[in-house]
Amino acid sequence: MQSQTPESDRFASEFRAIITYRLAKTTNLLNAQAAHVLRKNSSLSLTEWRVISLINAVDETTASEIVKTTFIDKGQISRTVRSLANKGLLLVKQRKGSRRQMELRLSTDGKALYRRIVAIMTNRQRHLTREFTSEELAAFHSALDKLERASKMRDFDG
Amino acid sequence: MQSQTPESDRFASEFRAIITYRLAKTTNLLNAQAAHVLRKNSSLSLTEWRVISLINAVDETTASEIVKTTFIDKGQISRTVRSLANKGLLLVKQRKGSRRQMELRLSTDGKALYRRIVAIMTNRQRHLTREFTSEELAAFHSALDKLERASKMRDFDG
DNA sequence: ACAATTTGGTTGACGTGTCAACCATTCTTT
DNA sequence: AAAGAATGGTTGACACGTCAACCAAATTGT
Repeated sequence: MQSQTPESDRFASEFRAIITYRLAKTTNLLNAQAAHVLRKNSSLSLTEWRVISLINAVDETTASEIVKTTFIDKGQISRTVRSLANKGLLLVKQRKGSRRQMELRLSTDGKALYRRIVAIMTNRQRHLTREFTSEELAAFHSALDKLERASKMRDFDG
Repeated sequence: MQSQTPESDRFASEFRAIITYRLAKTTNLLNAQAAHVLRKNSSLSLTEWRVISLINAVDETTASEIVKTTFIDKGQISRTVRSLANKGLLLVKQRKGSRRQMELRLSTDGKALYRRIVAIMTNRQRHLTREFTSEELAAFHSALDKLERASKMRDFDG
C-alpha cells in the first residue's frame, strides 16, 4: 500500500475547512454504511428503520408526531408508514375519539425485527464512537446543536 | 418565549444520543438552507455549486478527480458537468495528449457567478460558525475525521 | 351555528441520488 | 503485439427526497 490519503491533496486544504461540505460528506458515508448494513440484514430502507426505532422508543405515536421530531417530509412518512404496514411490521388503527389521527405501534413481527436489528446497530454505534471520550462526544453534540440553531437563518445577501 | 425545544420531549432523550441520527438531521437542515440560499440567488443546485467551487479551487481538473475527492457518484458528476457546460458556466475540452480525459475549467461567466455566490456562502459560513471557538472547530473537524474512518467498516453482526 | 383557519394525512409530479451495465481508451503484462 | 485489466466517462433504470396541491376532520373566532 502506498499512501493512505485517497483524497487528492490539491483539494484538501481548501475544502476540509468548509464545515458544511465536511459534514455532508461524513453524513453521506455514514448513511451509506447504515443502508448497507440494513440491506444485508433486513429489507428495510434507512427511513423505514428510523421510523421503526422512533415508534419503538415511544411505544405508540402518530405520523405527524414523527414528522415534527424528525423533520422528514410528511409525504415520505406517509408512504413509509404504509409500506411498513404492508410488510406487517406496523399496526395502524384509528385513534379513539378521532377520525383522522392514526395510532402507530409495532406489531409482534415489528418488535422482533427491531430487537434483531437494534443489536447490530448498537454494535455499529459503539464502533463509531469508540475513539471518542465522553467529553468529545458531548462537545460534538453541542456543536451540532449550534449548527442546527444557525441553520434557521435564510438570508445571507443584503 | 416559553421553551426553546421544538421537539416533542418524549423522543428527545432516546434519539439525541444516537450520533448518526443527529448528524443526518443537522446535515439535512444545513443542506436545505444551502439549497434555499442558492435557489434564491442563482439557478444552481447544491451539487452544481459544489462542483463549481471545487473547480474554482484548483483552476483546472477532471471529472474523475472530482469523483475521488467528493465521493459523489460518477454518473451524477457526469450529468452535473454537462448541465453546467450547457449553462455556459464550464469549459470542457479534451485534455491534450488524451482522447478521453476532459479538462474542466470555469468560463468567464462561471467565474463571475462563483465570485457572486461565494461572497454569500462565506457570510453563511461565518454565521454558522459564529458561536464556535477555534478549539471547538478543530475538535469538531477531528470528530468528523474519526467518524469518517469508522464509516469504512461494513459488518456489525458476526 | 357559521365561516375561517389549522391540523393530519394522502397523492402526483418532479428532481436528485444511486447502482449497475456499458463503451472506448489507456496501461500492464506476457 | 496481443490479451487482460484498469481508467474515464456516459447512460438507463429505479429508489428516494421534496414540493405543492389537495381532502377531510377538527378547532377557533364571531
